[in-house]
Amino acid sequence: MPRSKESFRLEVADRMHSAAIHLLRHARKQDTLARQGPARLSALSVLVFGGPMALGQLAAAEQVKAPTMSRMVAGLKRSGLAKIETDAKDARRIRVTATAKGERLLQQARSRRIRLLEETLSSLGEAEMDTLLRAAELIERAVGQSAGRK
Amino acid sequence: MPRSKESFRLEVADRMHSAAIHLLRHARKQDTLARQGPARLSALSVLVFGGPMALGQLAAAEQVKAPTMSRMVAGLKRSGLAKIETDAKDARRIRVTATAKGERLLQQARSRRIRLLEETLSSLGEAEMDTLLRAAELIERAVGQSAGRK
DNA sequence: TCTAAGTACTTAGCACTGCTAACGAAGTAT
DNA sequence: ATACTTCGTTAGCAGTGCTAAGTACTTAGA
Repeated sequence: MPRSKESFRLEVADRMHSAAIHLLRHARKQDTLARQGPARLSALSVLVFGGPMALGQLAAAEQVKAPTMSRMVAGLKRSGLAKIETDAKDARRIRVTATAKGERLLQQARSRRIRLLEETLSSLGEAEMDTLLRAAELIERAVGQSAGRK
Repeated sequence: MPRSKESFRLEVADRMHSAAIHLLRHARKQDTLARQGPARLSALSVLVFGGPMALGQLAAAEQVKAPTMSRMVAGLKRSGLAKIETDAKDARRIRVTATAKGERLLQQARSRRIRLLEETLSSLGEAEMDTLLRAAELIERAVGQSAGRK
C-alpha cells in the first residue's frame, strides 16, 4: 500500500527535526571548547565568509531578531572576535567586522568540528557523505526561500 | 583537481551544522505556538513513541545530562503532559509517562509542523524529500553510534 | 549486620539564546 | 518644525545546556 504524500512529508519533517536536534547537541561538545555558543560561532562564520555588515543584515542572515543579534555581537566584541564601527553615511547603523582573532578562532573551531566528525561520521562512506551535503543544500534553500517570502 | 577527503568532510560538517541551526530556528516558530520548547517536545516524543521510562534512560535517549532532563520532566509535569510514578522495585528511580494530554499536544505539534513544512518544502520534489529522509537516518545512526561508544 | 561505595535523581547556580516591549537616536517626509 | 520610520540597545522573561553538590536509596564487603 502506497504511503500518502502527507504522511511521507510528516515523516520527513519529524525525522529531520529530530536529527537536527541530536546533531547540534552532539556538536555542542565542540562549541563549548571554543568558549563560545553555537549561535555566536554561526554569526561569526557569516561575518568571516560574508564580510562586514550591519547588525540588521546579520540578524536577517541568521534569521534572528535584532535584540538577539545585538547581544551576540556584544559577546563577540567582548571576546575580541569582532569589532564595531559606526557607519559614516548613516549614524544609526553599525558595521560589524570579524577581527583577525575571530577568524583564527573560527578556523580552530572548524578544525575541532572536523576532528569530532571524523569520529562521528567514520562509519559513513563517500556516497553517504554526498547525501548529507545535498540534504544540507536543500534545507538551506528551502528555509531561505520560506524566510525570504515571509 | 580532486578535493581531498579531509576538506570534503570539513565542508559537509560545516554545511550540515549550519543547516541544522537554521532548520531548528525555522521550526521554533511552530514550537513556541505549542507553548513548549523544542527540547521538551523532543523528550515528549520519545515518551510517546518509546513508552514510559526512567529519567536516566530518557536523558540518555536525548543525549542530555540528568539535571537537564530532570528540569524538562518537571516542566512537562507542570504542564500536565507527563506524569511521574515511583518505581516499585527501586525507590531511587522514577517512571515518566506521557499523559493523554501530552499525546494530544504532540499530535497537534506534529500537525503544525507538517503545515509549516508544506510551505517550507513546497519547492522540493519527491526525490529531494527522499534525500532528506536518508540524510536524517544517516545522522541519527552516526550520532547514535558515536554517543554509544562514548 | 553495619558500613562504605555506588547509583538515581534533585537543587543551585552559571552561561547562552530566543522572544517582546519599550526606549533613544538618527534619518525622512510633510 | 513636527511627525513618522528605521536602527540599534536595554530590560526582563523563558527555555536549555552544563558542573558541583546534596539527598535518598541500593548494593557490596568486612
